[in-house]
Amino acid sequence: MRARSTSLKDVAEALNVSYSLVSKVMGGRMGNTRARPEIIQAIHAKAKELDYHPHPLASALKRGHKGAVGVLIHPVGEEGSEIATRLLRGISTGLDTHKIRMWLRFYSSDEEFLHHFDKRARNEVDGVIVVGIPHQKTMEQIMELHDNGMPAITVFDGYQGNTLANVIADVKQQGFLATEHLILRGCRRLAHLVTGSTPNSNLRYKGFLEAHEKYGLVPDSSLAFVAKNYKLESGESSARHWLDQKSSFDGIVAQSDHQAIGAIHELLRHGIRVPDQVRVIGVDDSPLCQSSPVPLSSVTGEWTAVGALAAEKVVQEIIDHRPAESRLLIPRLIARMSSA
Amino acid sequence: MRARSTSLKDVAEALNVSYSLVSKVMGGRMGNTRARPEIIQAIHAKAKELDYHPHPLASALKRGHKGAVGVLIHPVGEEGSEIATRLLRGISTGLDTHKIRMWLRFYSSDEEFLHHFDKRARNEVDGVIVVGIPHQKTMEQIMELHDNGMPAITVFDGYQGNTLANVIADVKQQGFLATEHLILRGCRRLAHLVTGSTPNSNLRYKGFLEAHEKYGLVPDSSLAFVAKNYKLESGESSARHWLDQKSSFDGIVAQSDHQAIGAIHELLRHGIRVPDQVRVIGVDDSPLCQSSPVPLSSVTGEWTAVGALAAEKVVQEIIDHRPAESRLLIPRLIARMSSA
DNA sequence: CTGAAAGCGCTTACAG
DNA sequence: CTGAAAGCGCTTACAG
Repeated sequence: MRARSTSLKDVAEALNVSYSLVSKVMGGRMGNTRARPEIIQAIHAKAKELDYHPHPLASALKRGHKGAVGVLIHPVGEEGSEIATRLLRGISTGLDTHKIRMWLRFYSSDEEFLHHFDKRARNEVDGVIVVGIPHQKTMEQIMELHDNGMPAITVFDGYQGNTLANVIADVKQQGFLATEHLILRGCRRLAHLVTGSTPNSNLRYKGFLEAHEKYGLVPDSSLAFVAKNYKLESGESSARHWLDQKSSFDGIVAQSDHQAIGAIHELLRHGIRVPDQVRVIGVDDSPLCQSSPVPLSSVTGEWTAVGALAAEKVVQEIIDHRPAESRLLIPRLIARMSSA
Repeated sequence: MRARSTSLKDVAEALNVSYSLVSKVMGGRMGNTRARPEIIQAIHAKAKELDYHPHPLASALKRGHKGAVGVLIHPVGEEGSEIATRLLRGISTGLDTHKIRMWLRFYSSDEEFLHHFDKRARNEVDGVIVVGIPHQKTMEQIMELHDNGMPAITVFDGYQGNTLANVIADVKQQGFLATEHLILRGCRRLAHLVTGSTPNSNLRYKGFLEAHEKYGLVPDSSLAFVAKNYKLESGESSARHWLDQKSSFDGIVAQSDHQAIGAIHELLRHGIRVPDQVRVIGVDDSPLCQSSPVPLSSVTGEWTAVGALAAEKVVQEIIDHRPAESRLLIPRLIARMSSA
C-alpha cells in the first residue's frame, strides 16, 4: 500500500499550531482571522516541505459538493471529426483548474440520455455539460433540472433558445468566412449545399448570403442543392446534380467536411480538377481535411475552446449560484490546397 | 438551491432504526450482523421510496479512496481514427459500474506526461490508466508509481514488457486476419507496408507471413514497402513505388487506414480500379473507412472493449490490491467495398 | 489574533 | 441481533 498522504494535521503538528489555522491559511480564507505573517510563512513553507495537498473529497464533502461535473456527449457531427476528443480536451483542462472531476457518459438518443442521466446520476454531480443536439425530451429534462437549481451548460449546435446558457462557435460566421474566402480567391459562381431545414444550415446560408452582399455579388439560386444530411454521400449527390445540370460553377461551399470531400470525390471521378477548375471548402476543420484526395480548406468549430469555456461556465454557476450567459466563439479559416 | 438529497439518517429516522444498520443493509456488508428479514425488507423499501443513494464522496472518504481514476491519453493512432473517443466510451462505462469518476488529461510527450501527472495529480486518484506509446520516461514513471502501490493499467500499442498489465487488441492477429481475407478473396500477390521498425508493424507483418503459410503461399519480398509512418502520405508513396517498379500485385495490406486510403488515392489517380484490379485493406476500422473514395475494409482495434477492460482492471487492482494481468483482445474483420 | 468543536455522510470495530 | 461511537480530512461559526 502507498503511504497515507500528508493531511492538515500533519503540518499543524509539525508547527505546533491548530489544524484549523492551517486550513484557513492554505485555503486563503482567513475570514476575520488575521494570523501573524511569520506563522503564515511557516505554514506555507511546511506545507510545501511535506508536500501537502488538500484531500479533494474531504473539502467537497464539507462544502456540500459532489466534486464532479456530468458531461453528457452526443456524437455531434459525423464520426471522424474528432469533435468529442477536442471538446473533452477543453473540458478536462477547464475542470482541472478547479479540481473538479468528470462524470462522463455518451448518449445517442433521447432515451439513452434519460437512462444515463437518471436520479442516481444527478445525485452524483454538481452540474452538467450537455453536448449534442437539442432533442425535445432531452431539452425538457435539462430545463427542468436547471429550474431546480442544477447548474447546466449546453453545447448545442444551432440552439436558438435562451433559457439555457449555450456555448458554441458562431455558425453564421462560419458560412460567411468560408464564402468570403472563396470569393477572395476569385470564385464568382458558388455552388452551395443547404442541409434540410436544420437551424445551423440556415444560419450558415445566411452567412453565405451576407458574404455575397458584402462584395456586391448575387448568388445564383439554381446553384443551391438541398442535402439530406451532413454525410459524404450528400456531397457526392450535390456534385453529381450540378454536373448533370451542366451548371457552370467555380466553387463549392459545403456545410461539413464530409460533404465537401464527397463532392471532391465526385468531381475527380469526372475528371474535374480541384482547385484549378473548382475550389471547395468545408466546415469543422476535421482531421478528414488532411486525408482528402485534395487537402481540404475549412472553417473551425473551435471545439477545444468551446469545451474549456463550457467548463468555466458550469463551475461559475456552481460557485456563484448565478446563471451563466450564452457565448458564441469566432471561427477561424484554415486554408489548404482545395481553395488554393 | 436544490434540496439536500436524502441521507442514511433520513431513512433510519423514518424507520426508527440506527443509521449504522441502514448503512450495513444498503451496502450488503452485514459482517457478523444478522438483522431480521422484515427489517431488511423495510429498509430496502424505504430507501427506494425516499430515493436514497449513498453520497459518493462520503463513502470514498471513509474508505480512504479518492474516488477517481486518472486517465492519461496520448493521441494514439492518427487523428480522425476516433480512438480516444472509442476508448473513453469504454472506460467511462467501465468506471461507472463502480461509481468511480474520471480524472482525464491529454498528453502528447514525455514532458507533458510528467507535467500533468505530478505529485498533486497522483494524490487525486486511486489508480491510473495510461493510453499511448511506451516512451522511456513515461514508462519509468508508471513503473515507479506501480511499484509504490499505485494501481496502473496501460493501453500501449505494441508494449512487450510484462511488468505492467497491458490491454490491447492482438496486433499480430490483425495482420493475419487482414491478409487471410485478401487471400480468400483471391489475391495471390500481396503488396504490403511495413512501418519502420515499430514493434506493432513487425507483429502485423508476422501475421501477414503466417496467413501466407497457412494457405501455402510464399510472399514476394520485393512487394514489401518500408513506410516512414502510419500517415496517408506513406500509403501514397508505397503505391507510387509499386507502380514505378511496374510490380504486378493484386492486393495491398496496409498497416493503418490512413496508409490504405493514401494508396487508394494514388491508385485511382493512375486509373487503377479498386477493388477490381487491386484489393486494399487497412487497420483500425476508423470512420475514415467510410469517407474513402472506395469504402475501405479494415480490421478493428476493439478500442471500446479495450477501454472497458482497462477500467475493469484498474478497479480490480484498487479493490483487490493485487496486480491485474495483461490481455490481448481479438480483432474483427470488417469487409467493405475495397476488398469486394 | 488563535483554537476547540461541530459536522459534511458515510463505515466499521466494538460494546451491549 | 442491534446501536453508539469514533473517525476519514476537511471547513467554518463560534468562543476565548
